[in-house]
Amino acid sequence: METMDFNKDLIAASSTPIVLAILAKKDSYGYAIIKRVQELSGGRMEWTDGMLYPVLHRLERLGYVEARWEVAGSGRRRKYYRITSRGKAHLTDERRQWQAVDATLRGIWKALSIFIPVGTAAFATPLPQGA
Amino acid sequence: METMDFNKDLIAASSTPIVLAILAKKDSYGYAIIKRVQELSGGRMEWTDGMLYPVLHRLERLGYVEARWEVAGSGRRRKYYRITSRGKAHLTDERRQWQAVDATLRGIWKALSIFIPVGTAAFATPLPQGA
DNA sequence: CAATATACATAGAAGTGTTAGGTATGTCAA
DNA sequence: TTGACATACCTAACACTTCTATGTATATTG
Repeated sequence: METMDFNKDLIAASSTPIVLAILAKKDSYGYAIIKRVQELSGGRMEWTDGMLYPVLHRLERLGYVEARWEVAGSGRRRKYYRITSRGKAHLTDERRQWQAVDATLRGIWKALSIFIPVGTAAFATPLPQGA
Repeated sequence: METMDFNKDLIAASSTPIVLAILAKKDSYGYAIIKRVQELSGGRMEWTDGMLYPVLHRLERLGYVEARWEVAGSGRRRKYYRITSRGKAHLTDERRQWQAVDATLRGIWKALSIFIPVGTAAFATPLPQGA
């Protein structure tokens, strides 16, 4: 699957829930999160580190995640992030918001599909969900 | 249904596709678009005019819509917007992007639902779709 | 005559990604 | 030894967008 270009605002809207959801599953660190997003999106999304690190710092400042330094077996320093209970609560809320907007959008699109064809089926390729 | 508060970036990400989709169905003007979004979201979304007008001006500047003045039977001036073919193409693209991100998010959430309960069923209330 | 709904518009503040740059270490091949 | 590459973190200037507040004007209703 080719990399897609995403609108800046769509990146902004999805970065927080995606990061929090990844961390809710398992503690992780910046570089690995970028790779994980790549996997989860089936190769569609390519995050830049210049985008992600400020996001992580913001989430930490807001108390949604906590950071700790670790040294990997490889010898490299990694900053691991863990989601807090506040972070989990926020994730639930963001999810609710996203789904409300999504339902609205799908409703309008459905009404349109008579006039404007959908074009490529965006999800013929199933997304991988393994650990 | 109560009004929900939406994250600023989520508003930013959804405003363009929502406006274009509404206009793809039928020409409309600012004030009516705000009311329409209210309807389409089942009362969840409340857009402010201070947000919408700059959006409409931007869409016009980008060539996605065209504006014309009309005077309603009521005597009030209205600025009607019509979607262009470029606007339709852009709408299709935005829709593809949204659905790609949505599929990714739903994938992560699904993997999480074992650990974090969904909470309220966000869509027990069906959304209205009438013209 | 006042209040409300309709209808448009703009300005400053605050927050965000993009792009570009910087630092440092480990692995691998030439 | 050297160079290239992946790993791993961080920050800054810039452009863009919403939010909040404010302003203008007209029609309807009580």
